[in-house]
Amino acid sequence: MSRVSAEKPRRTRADQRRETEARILAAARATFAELGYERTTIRGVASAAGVNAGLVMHYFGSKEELFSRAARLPEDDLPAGHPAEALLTSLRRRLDDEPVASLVVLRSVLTHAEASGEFRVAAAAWLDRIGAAVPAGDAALRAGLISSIITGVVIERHLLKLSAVADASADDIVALMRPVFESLAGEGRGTG
Amino acid sequence: MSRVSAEKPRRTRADQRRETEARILAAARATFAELGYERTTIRGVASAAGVNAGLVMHYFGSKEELFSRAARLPEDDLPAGHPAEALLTSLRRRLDDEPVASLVVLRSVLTHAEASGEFRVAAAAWLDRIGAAVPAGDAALRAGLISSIITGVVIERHLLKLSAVADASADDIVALMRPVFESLAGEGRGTG
DNA sequence: CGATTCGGTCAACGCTCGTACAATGAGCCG
DNA sequence: CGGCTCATTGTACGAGCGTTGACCGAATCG
Repeated sequence: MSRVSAEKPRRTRADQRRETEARILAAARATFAELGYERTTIRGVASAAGVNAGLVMHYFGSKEELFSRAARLPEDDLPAGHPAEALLTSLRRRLDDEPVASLVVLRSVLTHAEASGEFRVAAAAWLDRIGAAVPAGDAALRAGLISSIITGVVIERHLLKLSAVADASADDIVALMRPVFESLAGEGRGTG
Repeated sequence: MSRVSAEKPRRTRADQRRETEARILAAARATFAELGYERTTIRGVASAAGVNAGLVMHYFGSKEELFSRAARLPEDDLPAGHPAEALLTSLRRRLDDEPVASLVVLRSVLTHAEASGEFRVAAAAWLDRIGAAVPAGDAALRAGLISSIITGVVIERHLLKLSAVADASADDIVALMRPVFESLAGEGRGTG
């Protein structure tokens, strides 16, 4: 059961640290996404990363800070082009490659409201971008509904897994959702 | 600081018990809905109900059982009529009067997967009913998407409260969602 | 009226959690 | 090589949790 002694010991101390820290962060993301904030324990993350719990504290300071780092989203960019198609592209991306960080937030924000500070900022920006792309008087409400719908579908597919949405192909889902997004983001027959 | 001595002492012991049990259950529902399963404590529920924590255990046996009782949904009936309109009615109901038991489940199912047994059964029945009302080859997927969408909107309106969906009038939301449901539950141009 | 039931309280248990801190030992630099 | 740095470990503490069981006192019953 030798650890990693037979491998290249060519790792400098800084490399070692970066690698370990990344391993902890990956374990944290996976665990937060699977269990949510409360049921995730420092010890569990440490064990999954193959290190001691004290080390997690040493690197991240607190569970709260670890969550904040794990839940940092890369960049939620809305593709250019016709709003409905752009939103479909965004949806498809979140259907296919499971964005773990996104699930971390989604699951934990529902459990641990205090840990959602940064998320609310990012969500507001995302909503603004959708709203700006929707040519209607009630753009804000339409953007909110679009965001809610995407959230609902992602939750169902990756977290709840109660229906056919969990197993269906992304193509089929996107095809069915196209008229939905066209209706909400489409022509500007808004009531405003 | 006399308790309730000046009121009618006409309560029999059985009445007293039923009333206390109902008070605990109401407190549990509110707390589970607000905090989720993990952050809800027996002591907290007991305190909110004005009783001792031991009594909650005495009446419900365990936290798990208390949750199961609190999360018991009354009846998730789908109105008759045209599928899209029936779904809109169902959505409107969940937009208006906040169905606390439903939020209990929704919030906690995302946190405490083990506590979701009964919920999954109820959800499956609900999905079947939607699917049966949708005349298309891919009815199951359509039903799943409809359910996901309703879930997403309800979560946004009652739990996340990040966008205009939280404050908009139910009428406006229903109006914008009508074409959505018509598209998903409407005419049977399914791919099957 | 005395005995019994039972709604309700209180104090304590064992456990797990986040966190703190001293110790260890291998890498780094002069 | 010798001292220093620092990644990593082990241990322990205090708090809060679910849960238990002894106990009290008023309602109930014969």
